[in-house]
Amino acid sequence: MPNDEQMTIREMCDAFDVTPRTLRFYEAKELLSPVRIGSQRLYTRRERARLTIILRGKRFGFSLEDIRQVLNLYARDGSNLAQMERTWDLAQDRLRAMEQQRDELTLAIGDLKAELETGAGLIAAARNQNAAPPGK
Amino acid sequence: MPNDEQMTIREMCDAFDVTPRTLRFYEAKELLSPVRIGSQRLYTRRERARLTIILRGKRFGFSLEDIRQVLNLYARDGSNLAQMERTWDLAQDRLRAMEQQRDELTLAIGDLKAELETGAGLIAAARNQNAAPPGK
DNA sequence: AATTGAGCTTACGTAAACGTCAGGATGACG
DNA sequence: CGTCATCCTGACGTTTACGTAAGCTCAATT
Repeated sequence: MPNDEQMTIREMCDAFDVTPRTLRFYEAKELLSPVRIGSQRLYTRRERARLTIILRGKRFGFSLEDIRQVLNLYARDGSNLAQMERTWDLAQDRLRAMEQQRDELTLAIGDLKAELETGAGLIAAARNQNAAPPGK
Repeated sequence: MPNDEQMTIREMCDAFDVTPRTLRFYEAKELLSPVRIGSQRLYTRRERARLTIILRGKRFGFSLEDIRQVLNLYARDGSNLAQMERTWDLAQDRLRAMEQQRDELTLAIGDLKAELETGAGLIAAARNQNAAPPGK
């Protein structure tokens, strides 16, 4: 692993299916901090890992600010104990929220499945009712 | 209790913890359609059910437009077969998305739990300022 | 009669998460 | 050497999901 550690912004965009604007925006929001060679950004393995977490968080409906908190948990530099404990508490709250969300999601999936079931029945019934409707 | 079928906008707001603006906004986006007595809105059991679905959808990170699609599934009036089938397909896609989201969420919860574990360890280590360096 | 309170419409404001465009620097290439 | 591609930094535009404020109606209360 010599130099493919570093990826350009375009390589990142292709790899993660995002735009340069998005990566720069995340940097402005302090979610990413790529190395600079001159003015050019280079993304390391660390940034890739963080971006993975960011995109995953987004799929869960978390705001970028929420995600920034979670990222702080991963970025343990042991700098400040009080800060770490605060972050830990925050993460526990977030964990509980996620577990509740998962449970609700499980219920909603059940509801939707049942609804689809009767929906299928209604469609079948509708098919029988008008044998040859004017198709398009 | 003959007339508690109908709820005013304020009663709805208190019951669901939303603002009047939110309910009017949902109406403008055709997610709700309360009865009008004069110019006043009255919400029936149906609207309450729809609002429940809306708020639940929001907690899953779905956009109002997404939710509107799902609501169409529940509002089966049997008017148009093609429309129903399209909606049904859409709902199936959405269901698969939800199941995948649930699975990802389950994984992420596991990750976060593990991370909290080591986080707790690090905090403890930081408290005993003589801890050995982590030889991971 | 005058005030108060709830509700209505219209319309401008706002925060989040980017999109898009202008203008400029830099290295690669024919 | 000029052109092209790629990157950069502003900076303004856009969409979503409401917040907020102004001004009007109407019924109940003081």
